[in-house]
Amino acid sequence: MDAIPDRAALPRRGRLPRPTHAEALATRLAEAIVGGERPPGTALEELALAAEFGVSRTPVREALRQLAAMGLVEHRPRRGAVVARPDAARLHGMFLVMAELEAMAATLCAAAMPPRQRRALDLLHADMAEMVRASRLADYRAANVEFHARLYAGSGNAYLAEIAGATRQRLAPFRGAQLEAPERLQRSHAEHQEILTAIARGDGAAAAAAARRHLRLTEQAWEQLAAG
Amino acid sequence: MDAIPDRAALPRRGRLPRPTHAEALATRLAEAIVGGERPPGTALEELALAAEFGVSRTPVREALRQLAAMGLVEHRPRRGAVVARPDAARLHGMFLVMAELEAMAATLCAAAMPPRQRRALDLLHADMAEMVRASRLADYRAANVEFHARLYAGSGNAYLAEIAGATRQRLAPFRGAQLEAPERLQRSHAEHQEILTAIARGDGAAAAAAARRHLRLTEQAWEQLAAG
DNA sequence: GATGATTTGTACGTATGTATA
DNA sequence: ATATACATACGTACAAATCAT
Repeated sequence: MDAIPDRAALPRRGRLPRPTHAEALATRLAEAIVGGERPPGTALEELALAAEFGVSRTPVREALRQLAAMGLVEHRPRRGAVVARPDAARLHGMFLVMAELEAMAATLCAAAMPPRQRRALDLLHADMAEMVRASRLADYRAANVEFHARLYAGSGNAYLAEIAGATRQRLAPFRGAQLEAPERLQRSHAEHQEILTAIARGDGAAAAAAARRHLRLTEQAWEQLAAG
Repeated sequence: MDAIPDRAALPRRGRLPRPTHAEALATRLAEAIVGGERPPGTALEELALAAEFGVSRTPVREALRQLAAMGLVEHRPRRGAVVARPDAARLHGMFLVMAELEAMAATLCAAAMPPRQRRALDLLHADMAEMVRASRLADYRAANVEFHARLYAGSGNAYLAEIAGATRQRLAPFRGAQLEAPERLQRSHAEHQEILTAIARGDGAAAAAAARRHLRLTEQAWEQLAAG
């Protein structure tokens, strides 16, 4: 019962409702899956998870169902849950959809991104240049998530931001090592630059094209890494 | 050909897993929400649902969590679940995303829809003409779901089909009466025709444009109905 | 293919948090 | 504001299905 740190002990400012065990678990498991700690195909056994997190099976089951609905986990009735492992065709389809969603976000950003958000994005991009120079891979990876999240948010379309983020999350277990490919860090940053430049010009079509190119190259980098 | 025996009576051959109570409930509740039987804002109380469906609260809770992850339901910790009620801005965003997803599917269909599937879609479209003529609204509504599902499937991108279908489902409670607007049935069918014609020509850009137009007009019809 | 062990599915009791008078 | 009623969250017990032998 105390394996999950009790947030009630912290000064609860505002009206943030304390998450339930099920929600905390869903979050932690999602992070573990996205972070590659529980790779695709890993079995998620209720009793083992319950013991690991110091809770009963009930919240574990609810967390697993939530993750299954999110697509991070596959749940076969009476046969348990495993970390989702989409086949190559499905992965490719996910990359294509991701590219379209980012293209849409980039288009909307070019048309009407709030100046404040645009400046914040530019600033983040500048910080990332420094990370590239210093080869701070872990930092870049984290900043990259932020970069794309802000791009989605800049579209002004909350639903787009939500499903683009969800799709990105579902791809994360497979994109994990992609930035380790040689020169990939620099190229990723240059691709971001192209997107931002097009947005700054207000050129929606160019921004969309740059976003699609970025995703295509990301997928290629991953494929080459997976193949080699 | 023999009559197809009732699936429930068949010995469980192959692996058609019998759905659990939680899954059956999630499906039935989703249908009730999508069908407008439980309109947005309706409270979903565990005990009441358990009594209504003759099960305990456990599967009800799991179904609600699944629906919450799917976005059909909003779940506030310790405060229960209600049928999701997105505000106007979010709804508009959902329509825009839906339009892009359909445009993407239409583009892919124009490029490489399997002939067999294309013929089936054309046939369905012809059937729908008959429904329009006879003003068979309920039939058209059902066929319309099928029409769009086949369009997504024709893209050859299973992930696209999945999230497009999910988005359509989430919009359904708000699109419910839209086909009742005067002349809407004929126009809807004509818009479908434009999409199919472009696909038949292999003109992806035109198919995408037609799909976007269709969604835009759908949203407008709904807005006018909601306003009036 | 049968049998025991393991694991999932369901029911229910109780504690705790939320809403309301 | 305090108390009361009520709904949710979680643990536990049992039933049923799957799997390993």
